[in-house]
Amino acid sequence: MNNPAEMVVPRVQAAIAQAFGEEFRDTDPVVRPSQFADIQVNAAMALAKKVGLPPRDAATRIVEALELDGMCTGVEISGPGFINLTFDGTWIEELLNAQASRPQGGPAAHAQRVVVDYSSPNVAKEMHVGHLRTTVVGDSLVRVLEALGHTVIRQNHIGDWGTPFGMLIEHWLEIGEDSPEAALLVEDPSAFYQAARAKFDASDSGPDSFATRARLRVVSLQSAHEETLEVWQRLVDHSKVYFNAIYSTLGVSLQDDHIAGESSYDAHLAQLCQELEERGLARVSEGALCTFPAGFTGRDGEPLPLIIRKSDGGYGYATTDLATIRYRVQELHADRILYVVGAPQNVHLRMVMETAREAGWLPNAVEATHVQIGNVLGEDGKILKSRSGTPVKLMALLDEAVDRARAVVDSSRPDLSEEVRAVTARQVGIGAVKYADLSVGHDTEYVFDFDRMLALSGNTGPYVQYAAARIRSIVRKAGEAVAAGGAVSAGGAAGEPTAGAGGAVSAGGAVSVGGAAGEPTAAATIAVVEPAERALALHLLEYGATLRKVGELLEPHRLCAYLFELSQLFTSFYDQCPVLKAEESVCESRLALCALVLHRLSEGLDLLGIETPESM
RNA sequence: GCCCUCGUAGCUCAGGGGAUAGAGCGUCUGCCUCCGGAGCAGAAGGUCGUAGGUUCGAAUCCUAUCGAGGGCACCA
Repeated sequence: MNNPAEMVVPRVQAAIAQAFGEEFRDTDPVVRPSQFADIQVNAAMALAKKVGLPPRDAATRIVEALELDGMCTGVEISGPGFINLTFDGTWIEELLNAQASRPQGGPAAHAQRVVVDYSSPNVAKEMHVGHLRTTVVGDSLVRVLEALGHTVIRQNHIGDWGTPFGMLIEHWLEIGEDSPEAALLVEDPSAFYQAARAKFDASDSGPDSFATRARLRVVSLQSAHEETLEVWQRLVDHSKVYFNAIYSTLGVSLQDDHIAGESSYDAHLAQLCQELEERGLARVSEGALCTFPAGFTGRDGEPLPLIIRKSDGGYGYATTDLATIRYRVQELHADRILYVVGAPQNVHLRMVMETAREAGWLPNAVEATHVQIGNVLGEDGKILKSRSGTPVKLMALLDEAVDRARAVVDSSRPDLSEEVRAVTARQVGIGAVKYADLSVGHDTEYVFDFDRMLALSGNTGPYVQYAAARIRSIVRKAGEAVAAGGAVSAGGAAGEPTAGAGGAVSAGGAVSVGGAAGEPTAAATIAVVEPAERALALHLLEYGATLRKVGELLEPHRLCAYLFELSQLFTSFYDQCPVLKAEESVCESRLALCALVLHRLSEGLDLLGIETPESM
């Protein structure tokens, strides 16, 4: 813990206790960021009434009792009773250098087992931009939680079961598994689905008709007919090729063994329903078996049913979702379960969770949260659906992002090789798309907009990547100076963190920068002198607290905001403070500061699932 | 009808009890003999949907109201 604000808190609490009595020790000291100082303490106003003093006098009493030995140089009371604190520069330097010498950032008090359900595409359906968001947000949350020291279990709840599979399987068999039409399953899954659908809709209901065969196939599938299961499995496996192509392009950490699709719960559904019914939690209503979880009412103020077994005996997603909770608690031993799922499913999921609570499958000690992903809307302001909405193919979107980035790279960096430009364009293009989804609140709705997603300036991925690339350039040059026999003792690209390493950052972080020859050199001490250096230092010290907040509130956009600000502060510093051209000791200090910023940018981007280009 | 989100600068969005509400885009003005201009410095632009209430203090909490989107019985 080297966050200045957090370190001040107990001091203020102690001062309050000393000034007004022990009974006030637990009072919130209301330590906040300030535009007038480094930090402000607002406790005096709230305490004034309780202790019978004017706010300013209360503030004076707190200040008199305040022991800040070495932490602050300035303590002043202003306005109605704000206590403004200015941190001591030497103290900031010490904290920063302590962080620099072990830049891993300080994770996790109590580690949890966190199950994160995200992405969840459907077999034989195009992933749409809504899936892009849950995939990208979920993957970032997973990375952040891991970096905080939690054990994360990824669950990709793919839609691989249900009545459509009768028609899909029949279609697949009819066209031949190796046919061009079957290849659509990978290249254009929705086209495959629609072809099967069209065939189904056009079919008569004769005994040998497609529709009839499809229906029989459903029965065969659900009764676990061996041959049908084999075909079904091949179809699902084929579809995974499409998912994996998207994940791979996107740089998402989901793998095949994270898949726990709807089908994997099928065998437990009957027993689950039976149990709920026997325990009086479910009853038949209008032919369907339903639970009526507390707190939900429908159109006429009547209890809202959660259908767990349809009147035809089939099971819907409510039943499957109940099964996931039970499995995740009982088998996966989750302390916390996150459903990174579209916002429209909020009521459904809350009903499922409430039912699970009533059934005792979800103990109070286990937190279940729906991380609501805001709708992506079409230009008409209506929800963008894969069925009726604009058919935006995800892969085409990603390709376009890379193409646009490529055009910029080509024009601005003709000096780079073809290969490097291709890699950079991919990193920048994909990074732009992901950052666009991550930088706004995950529950915010927005209208789908190419330009917004692919923007390269402003609060965007490329801006942050650019800041990092510039630092790498400096570090490279410093390394060259060493190689050329120069006096610069810090620098060199050897110790740089590599993006995409996933999770915790490797120990060989950027700060212990080695010389160009690779021999480890002691990192220089960072001196915090100029205002731009000070601003950068203070922001760097906020990193750990920011990360913890992201993990707690499940809001990756806070990490984006942090990195954007860090990039801004860096470019400002870069503009005002020469690094390589500075006098030797200053140069070493600033190089070390640069290295620390690079480490944070790179690590932060990695936690967003975004790569850091070598140059751009 | 009930429930969930959400109304903040021209646009896209942050901020979720503390002083003069912040960014980015766009607009306007400067800055490449200087480590990378995908950049930097600055300007203009907002009675935080409306009305009450709680509070020393409200964009933030509560109530009402207007407006937008979503959900509400067998598709997931």
